[in-house]
Amino acid sequence: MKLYLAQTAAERFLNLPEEKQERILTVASEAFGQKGYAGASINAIVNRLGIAKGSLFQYFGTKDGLFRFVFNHALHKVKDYLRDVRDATTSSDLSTRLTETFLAGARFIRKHPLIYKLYLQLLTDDSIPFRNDMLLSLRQYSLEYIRSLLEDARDRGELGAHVDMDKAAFMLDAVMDRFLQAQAVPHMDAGLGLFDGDMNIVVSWIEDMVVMIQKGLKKT
Amino acid sequence: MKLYLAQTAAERFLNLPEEKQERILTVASEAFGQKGYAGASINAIVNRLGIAKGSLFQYFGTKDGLFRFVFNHALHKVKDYLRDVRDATTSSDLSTRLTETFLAGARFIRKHPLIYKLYLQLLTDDSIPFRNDMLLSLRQYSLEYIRSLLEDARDRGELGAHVDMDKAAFMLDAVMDRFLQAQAVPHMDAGLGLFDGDMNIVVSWIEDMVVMIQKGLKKT
Amino acid sequence: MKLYLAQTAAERFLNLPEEKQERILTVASEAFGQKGYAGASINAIVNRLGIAKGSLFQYFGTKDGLFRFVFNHALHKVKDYLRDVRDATTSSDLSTRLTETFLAGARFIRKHPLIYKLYLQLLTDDSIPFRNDMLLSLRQYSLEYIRSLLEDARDRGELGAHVDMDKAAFMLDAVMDRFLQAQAVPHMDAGLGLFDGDMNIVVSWIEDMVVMIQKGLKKT
Amino acid sequence: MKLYLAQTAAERFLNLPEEKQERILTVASEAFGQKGYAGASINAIVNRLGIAKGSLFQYFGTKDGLFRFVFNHALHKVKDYLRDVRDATTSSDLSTRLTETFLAGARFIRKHPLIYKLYLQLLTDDSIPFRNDMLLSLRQYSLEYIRSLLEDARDRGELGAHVDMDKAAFMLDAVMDRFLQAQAVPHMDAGLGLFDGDMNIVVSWIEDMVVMIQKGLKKT
DNA sequence: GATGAATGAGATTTCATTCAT
DNA sequence: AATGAATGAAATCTCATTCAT
Repeated sequence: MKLYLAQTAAERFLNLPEEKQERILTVASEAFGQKGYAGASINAIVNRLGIAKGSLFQYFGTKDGLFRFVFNHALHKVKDYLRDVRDATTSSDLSTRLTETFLAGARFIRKHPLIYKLYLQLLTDDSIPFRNDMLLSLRQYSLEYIRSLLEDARDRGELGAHVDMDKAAFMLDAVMDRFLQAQAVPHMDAGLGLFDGDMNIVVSWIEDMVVMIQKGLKKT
Repeated sequence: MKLYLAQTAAERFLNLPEEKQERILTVASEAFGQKGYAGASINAIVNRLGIAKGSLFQYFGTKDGLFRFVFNHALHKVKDYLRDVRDATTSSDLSTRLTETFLAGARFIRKHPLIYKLYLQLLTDDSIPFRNDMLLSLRQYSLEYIRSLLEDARDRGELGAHVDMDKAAFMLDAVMDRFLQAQAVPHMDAGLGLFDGDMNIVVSWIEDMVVMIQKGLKKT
Repeated sequence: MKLYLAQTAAERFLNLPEEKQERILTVASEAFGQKGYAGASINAIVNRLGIAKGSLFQYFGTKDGLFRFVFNHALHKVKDYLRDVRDATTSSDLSTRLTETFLAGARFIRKHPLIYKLYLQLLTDDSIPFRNDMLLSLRQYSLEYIRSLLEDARDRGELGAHVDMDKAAFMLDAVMDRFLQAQAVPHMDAGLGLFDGDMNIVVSWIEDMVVMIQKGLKKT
Repeated sequence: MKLYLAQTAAERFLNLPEEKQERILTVASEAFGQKGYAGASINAIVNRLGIAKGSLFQYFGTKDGLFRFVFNHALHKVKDYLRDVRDATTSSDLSTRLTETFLAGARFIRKHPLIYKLYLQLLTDDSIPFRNDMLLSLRQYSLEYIRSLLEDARDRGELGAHVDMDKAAFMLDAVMDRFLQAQAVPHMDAGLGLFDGDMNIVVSWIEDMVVMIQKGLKKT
């Protein structure tokens, strides 16, 4: 397990019983996810946790430190989750793998809605420390993940050699991310209720995109 | 010009010379766009403006009032802009109209990056007063705008009667919004530089979507 | 009257009624003089003053700003005082002028003990912001003051041309400063009570130094 | 070696390997010397030492206890040093002995600058616990040291019986202390650089003082 | 005897808001 | 209508100290 902070500070946190660690990260990511970086209050967090203010600062040093730890922790969770999905579907075709990935993402967001909110915070708040670094690394990870699925498909002959991998990956990433966004943010469906039940619509849409990419997305 | 606020308060603002009004709204939307609702500071805003703190409170009553005014003002700007685009392209085909709309959006964001940031704030920050109302009305407006383009196309015979208008509008709205997002937020292209020059890729993608909708998006 | 601070901040303070200004500076210099820079508490200061915490920060911006203002204000007071002494004694001989200066200093310290304590703080506390600048400028002022008395004396023929002005000024400054120190810090006389009544001893000692300088302090 | 503390607590410290004791005292006196009593942080001290916070409290009980131990330890060091100087110069004349004493003091300060800073802290900070006691005892020791040199000189016939011993000791103490102060505090020479190289000037000044005392300092 | 997690009071500083002028 | 001084609650963060392990 990597350390996301100056060792002296994060070490202390990692020495706590796992249960307590989990509780702290949950409450903190709730706070950040709901109120944003600036709006979240350390006071409120410790009150909710029932621990002393000083303790939190011993664990993470600063508010920045807490946010970064929370965010990185969430990121690891997502990565682990995605890795599992990829490994469990190696034998399926591209369409299925992408669909499974999307459904897994949707399930993850439904289970951990605040982690996605955390990511949205990152999009909007310039003042989040190291925002640009975090954002870039996150998008690159996502992109590379999808790209790896595409390359597998190409190697297997599912996708023609003419397809521009970068663009294809970007398009899929963009669109799938947007559908995920609609899971986490209320009213994004403008009250139509498109995402409440099953995901049939989105799934068929993804399948169509794969066809389009195969047929039409040539290198420039 | 409509009033977005309890009259007594906003009246004072609307009596100011337009130039001053503009300056105040610009600085305020910069602040909210960059730092978020909670992170923006009235103190900083009035310092930057060089006006008295008390004046701002006389114009807008509270921080909430200021934010809502700024946001509604921005929304009106966008709507005006879009209406112009629609009116200027009534004779074109659907593909062209959508493309023009997207390009107009991209131009608008490039010219007023902070207004889009303001919208992103709305996505993430639960604590923004009347957030849900504002978000819903915004998405509905966007959806209806696209729907009106689609319906025009159907009435003209460009689109078959079998096409599910709601879904089609939603899909187009979602995807186009995502591409716009990439204009406003750095690193969303993961460093690939897809959006730096012309919009050829995005434009051809939109055209492909229209074809897909026409061919395949049946009602369920 | 000069401004000692970023204008925006100090201006607010200078707009206050003089009476209130005086009270604030008095209480603050008491606090700093008694407890040192780090030991003094803004909380305690505002409680003693009966004003709001925020007000003090509006006047001075930071604790640093307050300290520097207080110190500079005190310095100005001392300079004004010394200038008066110099001007009032232009026709006297060197010995008398130095003696008068010392006595004036002693009176000043007795009247404003905390200002001298403030200067002592400067000697000891590395962490005082701009300490070095303040200390250097203070010692240079003191030195130049004494030097100007010496040069007047030389011009009048009281002191030979052979006397090293720099050294003479430094010696007199050092010794007189030390005697002043003994006024402000208890127990510096180790309980002998040398300074309680009149200053005869010190005065005769200063006269002897002038003789020594005239007779023996040659340039090297 | 005497105990400066309630036995129970200090015993633990004195049982440590001398090397560790030394390291702790050094780091602590650095902290107090540089930042003052209030400004020094136990947290910072233990971090620098790499020991547990609890340990320091077991050794010294409180911050006060630590400061007093550090100060008394330093005082002992100085006394030992001075005693050596006195014993090594019994056969010299008064002027030489005083000069040697001053030079030893200057060497000591150069070697242990923070110990002198510690003494300066005592001058200024009313809130240091037992400050008055410590200050009085220190000045008395210094005074008695010089007095003993003077009395030796009188007994040897170097100094007339008419000389007021108390005053003479006080004057010498005051002036020499001031020159020492200039060693420890930067800018006390107002940038003239009088103390950088050898101490010729100060030494000759001390010799002159002895002459003055012998000739002129009568009892009153 | 050493450790370092836990504590909560208190530090400095910022904030939105009020209101007399 | 405009000002900006006054406010005090709440923000982040540091501190000396305690105590179970």
